[in-house]
Amino acid sequence: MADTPVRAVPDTERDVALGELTSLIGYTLRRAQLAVFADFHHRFDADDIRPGQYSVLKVIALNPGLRQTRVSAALGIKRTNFVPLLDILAARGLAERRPVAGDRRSSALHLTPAGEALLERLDAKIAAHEAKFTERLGGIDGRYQLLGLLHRLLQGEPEPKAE
Amino acid sequence: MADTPVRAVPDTERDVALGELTSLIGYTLRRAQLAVFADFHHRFDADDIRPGQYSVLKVIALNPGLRQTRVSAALGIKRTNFVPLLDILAARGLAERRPVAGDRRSSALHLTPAGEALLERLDAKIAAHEAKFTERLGGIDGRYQLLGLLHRLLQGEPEPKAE
DNA sequence: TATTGTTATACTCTATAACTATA
DNA sequence: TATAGTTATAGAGTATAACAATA
Repeated sequence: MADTPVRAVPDTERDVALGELTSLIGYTLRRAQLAVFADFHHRFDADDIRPGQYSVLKVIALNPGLRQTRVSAALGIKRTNFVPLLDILAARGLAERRPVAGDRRSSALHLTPAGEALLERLDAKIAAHEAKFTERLGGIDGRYQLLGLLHRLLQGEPEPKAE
Repeated sequence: MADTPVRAVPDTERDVALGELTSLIGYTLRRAQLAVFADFHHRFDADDIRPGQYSVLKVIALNPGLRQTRVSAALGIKRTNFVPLLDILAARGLAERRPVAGDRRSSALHLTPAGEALLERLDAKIAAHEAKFTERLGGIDGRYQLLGLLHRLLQGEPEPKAE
């Protein structure tokens, strides 16, 4: 047996026991989510894009002309909180509200050319972000296993926080 | 083939495409975490206990006498934000700060008997909470698969938001 | 000088209520 | 009456800076 390490660990620095916390689904999910989002924030800091903003750009790109309320509901964002979120994207010239023929209450959302260009760049970066965590999961198989399990967790969930 | 349903789905109510979002690790993790926490909030609303508070009670119970800063660091809570969090638990008579012999700057954290009693009840309820999601995952195997993958995701992460 | 706990403060995210203009 | 978007506002959670007491 080897000697104790050079730097002996004093009593007060022993590892803190987390006990069952580390086998709680919610606690572990939260820690993992924060780790992944921290990487996202770091990567997209220069672009000044947060995860929520990215998801909004993505949904608009995939569903051009969709009404504001439907975009927010799909992402689980309350329509009341969605307003300033889109205001920022619009002010930055990335997305825009267009009038809807036949319903003057509604706004149809579209990306601007600048928004589409940005989204393309973001998607390229996202690939590296995903690759980092796919690697930690031991490759594509681990990744799809995780996604499959997470989607099972979401089975039967209603549209969440959305009003 | 049956007729179209009584309530025909107008063009404007087609499903919103989320595209690659649903196969992004971060996005899916976030949605799953929110679903699990929503169940936690619902279950522990009557006890007026939030996930963070539960984790603090748990760590103190597992490490009685641990210094405040070490508890907060273990949970990734900044010591500055930990103060009011513990204030609430102390004001409710669930936890307490005790002086440390030999270091008058520090506080050693302990649960009160009331805190220990509450934690026992919480742990019993947590079991049902976990069981709900374990079932969605198809049983214990799915649960351990998920926990294993999440822990792989956390490999090499430093203590997070803690200062 | 460094560390522990603290205060003050600000920013983001999320939540509710109520308004407006249309339908 | 109901709906789409909006405003105002409040509450969590989290971030930084700076202080007092002690080491």
